[in-house]
Amino acid sequence: MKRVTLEEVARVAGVSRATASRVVNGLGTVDEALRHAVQRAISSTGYLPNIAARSLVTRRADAIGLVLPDEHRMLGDPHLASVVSGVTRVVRPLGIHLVLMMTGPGTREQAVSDLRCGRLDGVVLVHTDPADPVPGQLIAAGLPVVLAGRPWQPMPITYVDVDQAAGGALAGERLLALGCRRIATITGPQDMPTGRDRVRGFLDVVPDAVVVHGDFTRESGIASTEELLARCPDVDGVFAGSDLIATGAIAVLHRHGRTVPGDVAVVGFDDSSAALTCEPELTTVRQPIADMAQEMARQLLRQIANPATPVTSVVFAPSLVVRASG
Amino acid sequence: MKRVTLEEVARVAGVSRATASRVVNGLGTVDEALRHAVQRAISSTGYLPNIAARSLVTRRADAIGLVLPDEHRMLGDPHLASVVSGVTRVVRPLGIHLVLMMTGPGTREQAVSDLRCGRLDGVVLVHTDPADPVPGQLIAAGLPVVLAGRPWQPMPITYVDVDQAAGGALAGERLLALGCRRIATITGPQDMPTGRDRVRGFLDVVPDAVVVHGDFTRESGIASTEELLARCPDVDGVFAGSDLIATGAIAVLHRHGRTVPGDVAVVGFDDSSAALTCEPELTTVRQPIADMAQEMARQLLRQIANPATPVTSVVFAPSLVVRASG
DNA sequence: GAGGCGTGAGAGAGCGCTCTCTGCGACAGG
DNA sequence: CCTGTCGCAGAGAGCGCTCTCTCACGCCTC
Repeated sequence: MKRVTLEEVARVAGVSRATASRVVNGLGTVDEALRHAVQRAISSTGYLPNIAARSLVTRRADAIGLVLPDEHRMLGDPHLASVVSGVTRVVRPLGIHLVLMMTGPGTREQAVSDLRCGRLDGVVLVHTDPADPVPGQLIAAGLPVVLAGRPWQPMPITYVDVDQAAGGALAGERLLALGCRRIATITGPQDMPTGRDRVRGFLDVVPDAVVVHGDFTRESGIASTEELLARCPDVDGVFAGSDLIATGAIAVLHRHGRTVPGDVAVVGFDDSSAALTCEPELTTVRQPIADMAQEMARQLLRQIANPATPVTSVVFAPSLVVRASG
Repeated sequence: MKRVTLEEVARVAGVSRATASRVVNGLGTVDEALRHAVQRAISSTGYLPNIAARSLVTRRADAIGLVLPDEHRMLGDPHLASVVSGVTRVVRPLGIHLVLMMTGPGTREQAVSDLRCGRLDGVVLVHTDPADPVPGQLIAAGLPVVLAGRPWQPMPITYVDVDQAAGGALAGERLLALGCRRIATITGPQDMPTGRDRVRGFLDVVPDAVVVHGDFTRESGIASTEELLARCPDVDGVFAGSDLIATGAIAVLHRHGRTVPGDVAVVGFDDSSAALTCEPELTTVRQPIADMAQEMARQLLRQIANPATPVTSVVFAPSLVVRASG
């Protein structure tokens, strides 16, 4: 198992290392006969270019990072897999590696180091909160970065998101179309843009809705629905800020003898796997996650290729998936 | 944004590059005063070692791959996240990168190239099937590799798995303990060791159980349960080969007017997120995925550190999580 | 005081690759 | 016939780092 170097390929082919390199990278002009000689030498020796050596001179790592928070509610997030798969689809054919970085508190800065020491060419950042210093550092250092989701505060950074407010509106319109008269919403956390925007869009359409604040979890859906039924027993339509909330809500509604969608229509958000395992299956707002992920990858590659690329934001339209629950 | 090299650190500290390198890597003996001078120089210049240059000479990439099949049923697999997070936990504190490789058909060999050209130090392989040439190639080349799950055919390769048969037995014992008289199982695919072993362990405990073959999906759970109810309407206990099967089974049981666990007790396998969003919540067999993932990482690191490490297999014990469904 | 030895720093040789620069031969234009 | 140009291959200078090898210096022993 000896290592084959370009030097050796050149020797076998009877050319110089420079010419062998030209053939490997397909640039420059090389005589057809020599090109073939080199190609034969490559396959006969089983040559593979040493990435470290190449990277040392090209100053490209041919690797990008995907930075995720290692939070429990993130684990098993069905979106995660779609993001990974979407980014992979763009990046892999180019021979670029995707480095997964699940960061606990404190280890997040690692991404910045990896970028600065040339180990990574750029990063996709998921779910940054206002306290996260990483985006700021990256911007300051002029390093390629794309955010998944609109930043919490306005900042000059490229991001890709879905129009959360439009999604909320979609849900509201659905409940109205179903003829619901007493409509409520259980929201996501109001300190997150995602949580806020969904309600905002929803309230634009159903201004007199009852609002109960929660977070995106199933537990929160359970607690908030108990509260909702106490405050407003005649509710006949619920917009849940997430599918998980919706599953919790439906469990509580059943426990209280309400049928879904008979007595109460329920619309979720995310079109996660929970939407399908739920009884009844969830009507929900879908985000085109895979498309968004591909767009993130493309935006990042653009920045890497040309660091002077202006900051952009791409916003995708959500869609309503009608199933049994509402 | 100029790059700081070790050369520059050495110049600022007034020492040679060699000494600066010793301080950075913490090896060799360096005078205390010089050590401090170098450390000051490092922080004042903001020095970060160039990984490519280091990797070129150390012949270590400080990166490992996690190879997953890019199949739809794999997307959103709740285990995936636990595997990633477990591996990350071991590997990250050592500064080792985790490269996610979702491979479509044909692109799987990429992992072998990445390993051979020094881009990756080792790989964790998930869900290889008998037709997969990669494990064989890796073994032949003597490259560090760990399999997640027992290989389909016996081969000299290190793997980490859970005792699937013991898990099946756990489920069988539970149904017996509940007093079920007419017990059935809906299996996973019988061409996968995972699918086979679970039934085998189950049948050791409940030899007269009715067996319906399916795969691990919810759809399969739905179809198989319809079949089961037709063949055996008095069934009062079901062991589902996966949680997804179980959710499908429960949906069908409800549709047919059976209560769970009143009329029919249901036990799943995996303790996935579906087990919690299900109504009623699923009694299920848990695999200690995060622990297993950590073990995989450790095994892999051992092989990387010492390629002569003998092939090992580590088998974890499953446990029963009792909830509402059975 | 000479020789042996241990400690710690510097010199410098690569690691394998890319890429510029040089050089050489062929051909066109003056 | 000489010069300019162009096409294409080779020489070689790094990229930034690690690590061996050499060497200087101070201490101990005889």
